[in-house]
Amino acid sequence: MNKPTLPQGTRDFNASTIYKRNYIFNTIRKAFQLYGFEPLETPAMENIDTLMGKYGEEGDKLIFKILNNGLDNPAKKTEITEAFNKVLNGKLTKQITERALRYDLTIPFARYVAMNHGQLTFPFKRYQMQPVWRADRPQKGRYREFYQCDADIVGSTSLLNEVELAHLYAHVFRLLNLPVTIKINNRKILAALAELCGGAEKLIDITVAIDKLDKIGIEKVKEELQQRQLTAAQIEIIAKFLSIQGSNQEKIQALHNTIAHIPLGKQGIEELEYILAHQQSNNPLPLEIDVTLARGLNYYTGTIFEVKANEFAIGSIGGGGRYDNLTELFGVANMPGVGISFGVDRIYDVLEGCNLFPPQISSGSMVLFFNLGPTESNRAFELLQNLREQDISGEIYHEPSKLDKQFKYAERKGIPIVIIIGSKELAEDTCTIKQLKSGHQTTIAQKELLNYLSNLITSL
RNA sequence: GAGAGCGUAGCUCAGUUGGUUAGAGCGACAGUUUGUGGCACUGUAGGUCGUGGGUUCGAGACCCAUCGUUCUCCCCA
Repeated sequence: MNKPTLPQGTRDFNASTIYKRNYIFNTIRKAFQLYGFEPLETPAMENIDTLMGKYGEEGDKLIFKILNNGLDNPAKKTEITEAFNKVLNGKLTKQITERALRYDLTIPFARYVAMNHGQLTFPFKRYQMQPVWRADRPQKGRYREFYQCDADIVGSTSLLNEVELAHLYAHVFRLLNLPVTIKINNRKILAALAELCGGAEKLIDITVAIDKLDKIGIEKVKEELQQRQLTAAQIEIIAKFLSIQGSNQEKIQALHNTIAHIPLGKQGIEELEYILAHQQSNNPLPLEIDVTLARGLNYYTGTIFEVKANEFAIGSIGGGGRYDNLTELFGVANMPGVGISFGVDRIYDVLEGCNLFPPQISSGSMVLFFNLGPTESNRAFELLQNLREQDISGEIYHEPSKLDKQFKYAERKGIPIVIIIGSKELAEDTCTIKQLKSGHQTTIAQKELLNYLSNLITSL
């Protein structure tokens, strides 16, 4: 028998990891609800047609496809062999696979809205916290199964939605005590740049190249643009665009000078200005205009966001933006939307790497009753049940052993309080309470136990 | 899809130019200690050296293949 292993890029989570993950989930969920979003859950798998073609060519390759059942049916052997040969040539067919694991939460949401738009109240604000799967090669901060936490607003073009989402981002990271930068840009600005360089069809070439600016530098970007068939004059325009620097105000000014004469560009700039203007002066958001921010997902049409941790090197820990035509892919038009996403697994890595988890987030047992014999443990069990009725979590050691072992069990499980009932306590109707951390120990009447513990626990 | 590193005890790792019986720390278990943990000391258990082949008198070490894993690029959360 071989040792069992996990599929590549997946992980088991032990208790202490889950306590920490729940701290993140709870923080985000609370904020989502505070901002008026309501929960939604969708299935792990979708029909493959729902997902394919929504994430670009690369995205399609990274979707986990589910093999159909019954492929070994002898009656269909010819048909299926034929279909399989198509798969070998890179063509998916329904005979082989008709379902796939969800790749993100936005497309399933769009599918849901398209299916239910008659029943929903618009603007519809939903949040969703579920795992997604991508067949990427795993590496640092990249997993094949990971959680996204999304908040989206559909049925409104109001920029107030963008403002709300920017505040929601800032709110959550403030609660988590995590210093971040929310990078912001607008697809319309990039579209205007493309127009300036001779045509909308250049948009993808341009965004792919300039997105790499901070990694490979301006000269390499120019080289790449050249390879992508842009003329020297066009590259010069882009280089000037990329040289935009300074404060957000200075960047806005520079954008005005560069692309404001193009209607789309003017609109994009105004949208950025609107979002920047709607901050409270006493509590500004960590917003930073980044003209090179493009984002790979093809469906964005306006504002785009990306969140980076300030003090930890990992990919983005959040992203999002405006998409004006998503449900159109599912036959429902005029359903503009905007949304953001939190990457819980990366946020976990950052909090762990920067030591930012609060010390007291375990939710294991509060008390351990020692087992010092059959009669003693009967009484202990009675008292334990009383505590449990009153919402105090606890357990009793499973067999009478040396105190040494029982102490070590409590210590290893991080149980802060042990309660000892031996023959002496049994005879006197008392119990001995010891706090592991301080070593402080006291003996009280058994009927005082609940009261004593309630006070003690709130003071911990 | 392209490239690089690493697989030795439950965990972290050492293992010399290829040479007898494969090592340490931590952890586990037992004892010193049958009503007071963390410390200390003593002892015990635990390894087909990822797998398969090859070179060699001899392989944990060298070569090839394969699997797993980590990281980088691409792209992303």
